[in-house]
Amino acid sequence: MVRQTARTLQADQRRSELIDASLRLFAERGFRATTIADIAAATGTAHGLVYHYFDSKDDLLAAVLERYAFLPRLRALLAVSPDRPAAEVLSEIAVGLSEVLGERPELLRLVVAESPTNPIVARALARVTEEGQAVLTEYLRARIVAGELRIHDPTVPARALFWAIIAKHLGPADVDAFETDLVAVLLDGIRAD
Amino acid sequence: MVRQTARTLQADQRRSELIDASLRLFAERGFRATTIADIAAATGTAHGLVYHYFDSKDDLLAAVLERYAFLPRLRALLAVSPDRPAAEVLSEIAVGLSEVLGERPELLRLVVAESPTNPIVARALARVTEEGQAVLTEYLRARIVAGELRIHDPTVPARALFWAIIAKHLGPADVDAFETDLVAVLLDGIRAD
DNA sequence: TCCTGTTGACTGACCAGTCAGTGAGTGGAA
DNA sequence: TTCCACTCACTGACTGGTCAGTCAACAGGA
Repeated sequence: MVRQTARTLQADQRRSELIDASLRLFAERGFRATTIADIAAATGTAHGLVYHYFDSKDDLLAAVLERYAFLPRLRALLAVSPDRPAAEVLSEIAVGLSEVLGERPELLRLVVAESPTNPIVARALARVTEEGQAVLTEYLRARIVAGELRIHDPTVPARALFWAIIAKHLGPADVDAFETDLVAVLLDGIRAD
Repeated sequence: MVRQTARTLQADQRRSELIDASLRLFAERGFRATTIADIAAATGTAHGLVYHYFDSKDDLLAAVLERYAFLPRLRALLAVSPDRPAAEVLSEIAVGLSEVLGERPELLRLVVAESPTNPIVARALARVTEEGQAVLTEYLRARIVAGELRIHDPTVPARALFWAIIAKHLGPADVDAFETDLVAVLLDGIRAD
């Protein structure tokens, strides 16, 4: 641990300010439409300073993604025992995923918008969706073996769960109790009797 | 109808070529990262010509959206009688929606990528998802009244159906029979017995 | 001859990234 | 504690390059 002085403290804070402002502006206007001058103005600094902290605009984007990565929180969320009942676990995962995404909807919007054209962002998004759906699929498979769930292709409800919740947070915030209703529909369907 | 001559025919075709090349490049590289010179090069013309057919780059984007609008096809797809059984209708809608989106995945990717930062695109996307989900929700409500479906919030399966299928076409093409499996899950759930 | 599709040089604005310079904070020497 | 050499966060003018949009001129069909 390097010794902290007033100067290093302020430097750390400045770095954070730049990352925060970048996330906000990138999500609002898009990566390419945001200029380094915009970011500097938003933090009340000269635009040359950005290059004191980051090598390039791309490097700044990478720092934003690293700082607010969804993946670690997603992993914690999905570390569930395959012995616990699906009714309980699916609700937990749906509500938890929704909370994680809801905390930083700007980041989700940025990632979805940039991923078709930016390989770095695309890989970050792919890691989240692929790992998330894979772990959830494995869990569902275990519950089929345990006899709680009928025999079916578990990738289907896994994809539906993930994307329905992602879609919820892409739009304007609304819809209460969506996650538990969604889990109920996936478990028991909508057909009468 | 204006009389067609060799010249007007060629002009119509040129306009189409420009729109097609724009869709491809916008989806590949993003709207802002695509230059008018790129589009001209892709059609083998001088970049000044683009401004003979379109007022601006934004106007060109609007023309792309108008040409390949999903909405009319979506409306045809959702014009179903509320008396027909859900098992049949949901499959039809799921498969049909997937076909419509699958015919032009570039457009879907373009629209999703640009909608957070471009109001014109955002409105186009919102019209599709909102109208689609609203009509589907209405239909499901009718089937609840008819006693085929149990009492539930029909916006939930409507959202899940729409976004699971949209998500399928955002990624690389794979997954067979996903639509019918998805409808089966939504109708009967995944719980055993 | 008129009209119109087409060309490509040109303009002005914008922008990522550079760099020489400034001044406040730091820490070691006396 | 005082002094001062040094570090480094910070500034803003500048550069090289890019790009949307303009326009005068051309060519060939109607």
